Amino acid sequence: MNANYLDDLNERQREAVTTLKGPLMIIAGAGSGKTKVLTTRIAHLMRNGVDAFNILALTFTNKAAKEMKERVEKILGGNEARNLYIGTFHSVFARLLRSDAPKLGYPSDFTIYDADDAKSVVKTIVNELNLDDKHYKPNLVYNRISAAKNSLMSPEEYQHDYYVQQEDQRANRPLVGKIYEMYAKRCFKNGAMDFDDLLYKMYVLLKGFPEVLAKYQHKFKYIMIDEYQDTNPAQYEIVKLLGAVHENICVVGDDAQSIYSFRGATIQNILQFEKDYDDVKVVKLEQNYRSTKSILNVANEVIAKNKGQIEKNLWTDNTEGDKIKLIRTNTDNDEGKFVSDTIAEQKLRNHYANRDFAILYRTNAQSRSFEESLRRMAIPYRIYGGISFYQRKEIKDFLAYLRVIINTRDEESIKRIINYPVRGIGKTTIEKITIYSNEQNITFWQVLENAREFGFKGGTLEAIENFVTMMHSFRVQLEKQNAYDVAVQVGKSTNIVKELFNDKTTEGLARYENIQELLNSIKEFTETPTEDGELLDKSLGSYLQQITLLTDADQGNDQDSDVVKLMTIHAAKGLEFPVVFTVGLEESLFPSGMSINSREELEEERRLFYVAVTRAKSRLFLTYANSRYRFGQLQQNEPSRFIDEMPDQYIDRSYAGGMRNAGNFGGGGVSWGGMFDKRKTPAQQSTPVTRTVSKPVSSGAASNHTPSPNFAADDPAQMEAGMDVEHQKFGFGKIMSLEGAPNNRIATVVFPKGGGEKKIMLNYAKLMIVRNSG
DNA sequence: TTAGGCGCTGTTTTT
DNA sequence: CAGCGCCTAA
Repeated sequence: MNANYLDDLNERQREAVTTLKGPLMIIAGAGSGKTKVLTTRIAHLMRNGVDAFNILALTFTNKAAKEMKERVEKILGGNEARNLYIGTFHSVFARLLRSDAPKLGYPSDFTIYDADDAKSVVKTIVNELNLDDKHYKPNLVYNRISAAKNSLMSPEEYQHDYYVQQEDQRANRPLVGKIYEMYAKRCFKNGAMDFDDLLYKMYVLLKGFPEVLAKYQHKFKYIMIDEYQDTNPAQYEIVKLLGAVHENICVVGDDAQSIYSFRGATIQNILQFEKDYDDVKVVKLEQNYRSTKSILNVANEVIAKNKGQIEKNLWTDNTEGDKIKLIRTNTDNDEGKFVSDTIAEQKLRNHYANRDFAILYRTNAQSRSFEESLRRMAIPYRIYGGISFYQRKEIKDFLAYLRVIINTRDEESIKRIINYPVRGIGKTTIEKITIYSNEQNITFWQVLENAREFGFKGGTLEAIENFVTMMHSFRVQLEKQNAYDVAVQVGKSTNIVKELFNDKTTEGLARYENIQELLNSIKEFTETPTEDGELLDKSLGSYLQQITLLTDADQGNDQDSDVVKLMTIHAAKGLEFPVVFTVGLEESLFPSGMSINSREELEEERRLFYVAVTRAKSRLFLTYANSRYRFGQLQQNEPSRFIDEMPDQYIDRSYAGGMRNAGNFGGGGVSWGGMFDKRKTPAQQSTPVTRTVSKPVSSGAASNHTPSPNFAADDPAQMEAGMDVEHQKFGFGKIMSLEGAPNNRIATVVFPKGGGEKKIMLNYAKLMIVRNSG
């Protein structure tokens, strides 16, 4: 290893790195070498005889965890870093809970519900309580539940908390507490934890089982926490418990970059740290190595508008650099075009690569205009965030099978797959099963296993029994085969893979490829040895828990791909780029219209703006549009108030019409390198663009067939391919093929006069076989 | 029982 | 401009 690793540090950094014992708070300004300090400190701990097994480092993103691990390895050389416990709060606790969850009555292979799963459970319960889900919106209710858990509030406490109850009363949603209680019970019954449970139950475990607490207190003698300003009360309490014995707690953060209060994070955790422990050492990293003076000065001046910050003075030795460019465009599409044009221009003029650019926006929905313009310019890009791979419907469906194989208690997942692909177990049947399950207080799956005793008959019983048998066979296979083989078998037995393969539409093709990709990822998981601490758990259960915690940003090998990156500002935290475009700087968009009602909210938006600005190393472009499409309608927007908060001397406003509200972009005669010559006039612009929508090819030519006088439907079982048939409406036709289960056959019939080929469900649409009498 | 069409509604950020 | 829920045809 590099023996001189301390030499690369400045004085403050070295002080932070070499303070090994006791509570330590590192206030790390943007670009001040925070990750370097953290990783070097871990290495230094190990150089001073601390066993890797005794170090716990918690981060907020998998990406940060991965980077930290890699950098420690690099400093140390060899594979000493292998035994470190580095990960996100959620993934580390999920791993710990895997061994101790049974103490709380959960299976160790508990399912992890993502936000969609959780909302779906909430919705089910709202419906069960006969409440109106237009009023008790699952989203809102789930957010309340989530907030409760993040403050370690149980359903009982929630229902007895005066203040909380007042809030719910005022919102006219007095039953949220009841829903929370039922939600918690349902998740428990399902053997499932949501994201918040991973923290909440961890706390419950440590509180309720002193021997477990002692075990981890002993194990994690040194604890480090990244992005401490974004921790919530649950995380705070857990850390406090874990660190109570040794008090070797090192937190790193920057109150100016606290942007997750909507997720329950409280900035108080970092502001109060000094009061929480005796003899806290505070080290401030104030030298910025990332940005030009211009960029840093703008950032500093804007953030100074916030109150109650930890005092610090971020400075840099870097050059002054270009002024920040402020650009006003007429529409959101012009904004997209400007950014793409400028990227092309900057690549030529200053020899940047695609990967040197980032486009940062407040909301995911803003990505569209940039995608379009980048595509038109043939500039490769990648969008981070949005729907992650694992949230796609086909993936969730497939994973639901695997989840049920691992954890049959998981009712949510069973419901997802019990009739996918269609096997004749419909809404009515599912409702019955739910009722039996609730009445008898047994799991959904147990009702399925005993379907006959519960009085299911005929086709339904058969369908249920087939389903149960199939799932049983998967479970048996899992004992002998690895996760990949079982997954492949699931794809085959359920016909899912074949079905998608036969779907030749673009979306069908994409879905098929996604499933293949999923199978590959399972294969990779089973075959690659992990270096994740003590986790050498290659089981399917372990795999499922891991992937639920994966984000879109964690996917793929993007490090080396040369693409422009598009993401929300939230997603950009911790990253840096030579050239940054922060776009959509308009009132009600940024700051968000949802966050301008209180000083606290607005200050968080301002911190977000601070984060956006400080991502830039050498060039920063800020853009806003006079009008943009929102809710499918053209909307006029005022420039963001943050624009006025920036010091003039570092801003080049010549592309923003000089001053605020100075005419519109089109009339001002301002152009950027002559690239906006084809801009539309305002009059043209206001005309809505109506796209010519080609009418769907109508297969239904006027089908006014009069049925034969002796028309009588024939038994579907008698139908065969090649037969001539008559339909009451479509007239005469020929059966081309038949598919589907025997009790639910679907015929493809060609009706020459009735509009061509049609799929007919024989149970519902009647066909008569035409008997050739001569 | 299911798919697909139509109209209503809601829109921030994410582990 | 979605994505969802409800209704209808098959």
